[in-house]
Amino acid sequence: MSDKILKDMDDFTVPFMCRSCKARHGGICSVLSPGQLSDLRKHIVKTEQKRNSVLNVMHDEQGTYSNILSGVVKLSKLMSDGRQQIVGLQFAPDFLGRPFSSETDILAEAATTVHICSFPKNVIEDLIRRNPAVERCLHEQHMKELDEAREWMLTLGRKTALEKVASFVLLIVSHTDPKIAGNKEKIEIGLPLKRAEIADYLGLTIETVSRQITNLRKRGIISVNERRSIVVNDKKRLSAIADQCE
Amino acid sequence: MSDKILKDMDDFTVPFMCRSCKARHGGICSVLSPGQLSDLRKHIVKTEQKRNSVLNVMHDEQGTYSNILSGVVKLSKLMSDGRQQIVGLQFAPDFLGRPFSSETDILAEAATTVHICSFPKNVIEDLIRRNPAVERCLHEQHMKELDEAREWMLTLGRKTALEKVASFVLLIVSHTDPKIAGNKEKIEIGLPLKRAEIADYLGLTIETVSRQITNLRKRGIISVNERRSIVVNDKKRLSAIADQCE
DNA sequence: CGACGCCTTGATCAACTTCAAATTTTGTGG
DNA sequence: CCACAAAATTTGAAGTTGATCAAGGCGTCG
Repeated sequence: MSDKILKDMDDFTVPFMCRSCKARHGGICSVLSPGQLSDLRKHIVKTEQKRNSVLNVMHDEQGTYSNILSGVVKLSKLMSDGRQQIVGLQFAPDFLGRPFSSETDILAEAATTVHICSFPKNVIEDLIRRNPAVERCLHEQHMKELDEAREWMLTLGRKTALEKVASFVLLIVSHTDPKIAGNKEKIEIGLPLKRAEIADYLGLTIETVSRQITNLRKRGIISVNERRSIVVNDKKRLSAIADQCE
Repeated sequence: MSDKILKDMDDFTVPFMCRSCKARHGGICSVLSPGQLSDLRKHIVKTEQKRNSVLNVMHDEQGTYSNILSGVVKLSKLMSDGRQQIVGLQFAPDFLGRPFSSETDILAEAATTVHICSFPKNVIEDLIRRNPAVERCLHEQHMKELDEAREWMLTLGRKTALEKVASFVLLIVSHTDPKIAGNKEKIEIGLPLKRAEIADYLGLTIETVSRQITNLRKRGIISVNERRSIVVNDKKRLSAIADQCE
């Protein structure tokens, strides 16, 4: 896969700004020809979204679709009395939006600073009509999201508070760049969510999340540097707690 | 939509067995030309699956994909210690299987007697290659499943036992044929799952499910005929309990 | 410095689970 | 069709987990 980057680097028909872009790996841009990429390039707007900004994506009628270039986006659902559930986290190079489909009642917010690359809806929709591989790519992303949602249903429905927190830490580990994390037993990670958000992801309260993090710390399985940065000391034991699975 | 059935009924190029088939509405067969349908027809095998039979779908390498024609299929995930979570229910005309994608660790079982119409994998995959509308159709089904999974994450993570049971009953109501159910306040429904399965769908125990059903009954919101057949007396109140949503 | 946001910790409480047993339903063979 | 065994459901009592309520610590920013 870094093949493509290497190839792009020497290919002057690939727009400069796309050559080392994460969306060119696994994102929809990975299935485009250099020509299609050049066409698309004319319409893109790159922006930085601050933490907590709502990514209109899921709402406005004529707006844009986007690729996530960096940062973490949280998807959440709300009940009328204020109860909230985070139903998914998205990372680069995920695509935001649903071409041809009506939007759902899900709120998409930047959980961290997020960089996105946005395109007018009709441009993407035309592209999909002309290149079925784009639809295949989006379809695959959605199947992955479906698998993740169902995995999380198991976590929400059947795991204990400790197992939930362990599962969350492992989820973040799995999205930490392996070039940084390696296959080491000891891995330092930054938590993209604050305690209240972790609670909303795990179906717990802030207090319970805090207690279970303390619990993992006292067992020596993790260490807490700053509150948003932890070190996994023993990934095996963490996995054993999280995945009584399969 | 019953337009299509009416049209099919007079169209002698549409295979007889397909003319009033549920898969011809919203299922993948709805996007096929009569010619494609005739081609496909040569390869199909219709079978009846008994309750609890595992629909190989999610496992075997060279097997088949299928349309659900009737009945309810449950998708579940298992932990090594036996804890279980049902992560989805599927109804006609849902498609079972994931063309081109590796299968997941999800178990698909007949929750009731299920009738399916199966095709060799390569036949479907060829069809998809020739007709992009089929992929679009599957993609839409998967997005619907994703929405349902996320809706259920809210139920699992944030609702009380009573709200969960109310949500489940409403889910079944929503899949009850409106020709039978109508828009009446009073609706009789058959529960496709036994208590233990409802519990595994809601992340509860059998006992809690039973108690909350009793609770709803004592409030007069539902009546229980036989254990697997209940009458919703007051859909509005039931919805009020279930959906503090949105 | 003081206020605020965020996190942690402790004490109490409620919801749901677990354990136990009674009751009803279903399936099977005579 | 009945008798009986097995399975499913309901109900009750006690126990646990995680929620709620309350207070305090830590770090940041004006």
